[in-house]
Amino acid sequence: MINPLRGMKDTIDEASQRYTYFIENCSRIAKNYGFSFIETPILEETALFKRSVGESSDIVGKEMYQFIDKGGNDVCMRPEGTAGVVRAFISAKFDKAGGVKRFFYHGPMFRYERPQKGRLRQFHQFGAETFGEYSIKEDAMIILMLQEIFDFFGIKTKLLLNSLGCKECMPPYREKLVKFLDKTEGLCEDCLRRKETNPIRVLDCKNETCQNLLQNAPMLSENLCESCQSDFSELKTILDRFDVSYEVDTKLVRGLDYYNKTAFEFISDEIGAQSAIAGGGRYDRLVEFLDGKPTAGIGFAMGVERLLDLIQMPNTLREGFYICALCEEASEKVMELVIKKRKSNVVHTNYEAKSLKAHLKAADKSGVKEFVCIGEDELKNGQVWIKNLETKEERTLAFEQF
RNA sequence: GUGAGUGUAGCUCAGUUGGUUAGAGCAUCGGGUUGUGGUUCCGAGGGUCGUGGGUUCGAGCCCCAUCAUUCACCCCA
Repeated sequence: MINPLRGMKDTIDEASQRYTYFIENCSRIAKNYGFSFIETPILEETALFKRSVGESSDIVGKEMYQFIDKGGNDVCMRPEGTAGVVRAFISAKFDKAGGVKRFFYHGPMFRYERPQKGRLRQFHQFGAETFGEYSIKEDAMIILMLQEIFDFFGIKTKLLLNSLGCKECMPPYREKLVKFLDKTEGLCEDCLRRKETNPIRVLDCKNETCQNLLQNAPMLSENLCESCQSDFSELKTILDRFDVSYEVDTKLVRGLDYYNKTAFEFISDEIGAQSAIAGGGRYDRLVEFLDGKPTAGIGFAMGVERLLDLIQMPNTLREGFYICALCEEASEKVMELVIKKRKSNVVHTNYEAKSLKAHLKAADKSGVKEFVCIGEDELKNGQVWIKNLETKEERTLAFEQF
């Protein structure tokens, strides 16, 4: 027997119902916020991810499904969605056209990691990106939209918020931090490595001794430039005004290199060690890193699998018909009615002529609302016999009227 | 890549200090004389006990290896 590869799952049965329910409603909400659907290739040139996600990230360093294709191209299955959308934006020359563009996307992402709860090798993200809008109001709008999505599905979350600064204030801060770390003795091995690759990450080390050593470390929030500072406080004001609760977490860092200014993460304590269910922020420099005309960018991504366990599904209503034959002679008529009814209804059927009891059982299980059968009597009278499985009400109808 | 746990029927799991023919519930299918489901009663099918080696008169149970899976670390959605 051939099993799916490690960390890859089939979306089937109940899971597929949850998946489509989730995607459909996220899409609906995103459209209300002015976003339109975009689909980009799963396979891209490896260079795209190296330049956008950043070489320092573990994603690029060791988690990419990267290979040389038959034409000798260095290609990679996308580990995240933003890079491809930005690439598509530039490929369509929307950067030169100017104006504001909003896109949402969903689909599979690939990272070669050891699977665990809430982590797969092939997983799905739903995300959205806005281009060409520098206003902090857009940051707020995107957070509001996520909050609306979580509210709709009945998911309890906590919002963590931070500002990472911009090209003016971030580099000096980083230097300050590294200087501080250099004269700090006793950091754990991981932190010593992080100091080289992504010093900001040291701040959220889970090691207790590291946290004690970091108590006097320079804080990012106290080193923001004036415009970052005022944008950040305006963002908080808007969130307050529209009743979105948040927690400022000065240690919050995004895992990907392209973020600046606003960074946020929605977390849940109900899904195991992987608590982040959505993350996002601003990436005003990414378009130009990828050879486009400088264009503001901001977006987010949600981890679909992490969310599916948490969403409350509505009660499924009975729908459609189950049409069947009680005797062999009725089979032809049944098929005719099935085909006719399927033009505008959900219709289940069973090709075998069986006892009423057996058919009723099957109809009940298929979740239809009305049971329709033709037996000897009905065939003789040119009628169908109908039973409503909810109300138990029974009636007959002439073939033509059904 | 590192560490720990778990592999017995389609699913969830029992299975004694190693001892005859490996069990249950759910699910599936069939029946309970005339055409009434979700909620009754009876019955049936379904297992190379993850795989390979070893110890033993004898292994689902003990030992070794291997594979799969789960959780955690790292990192991330």
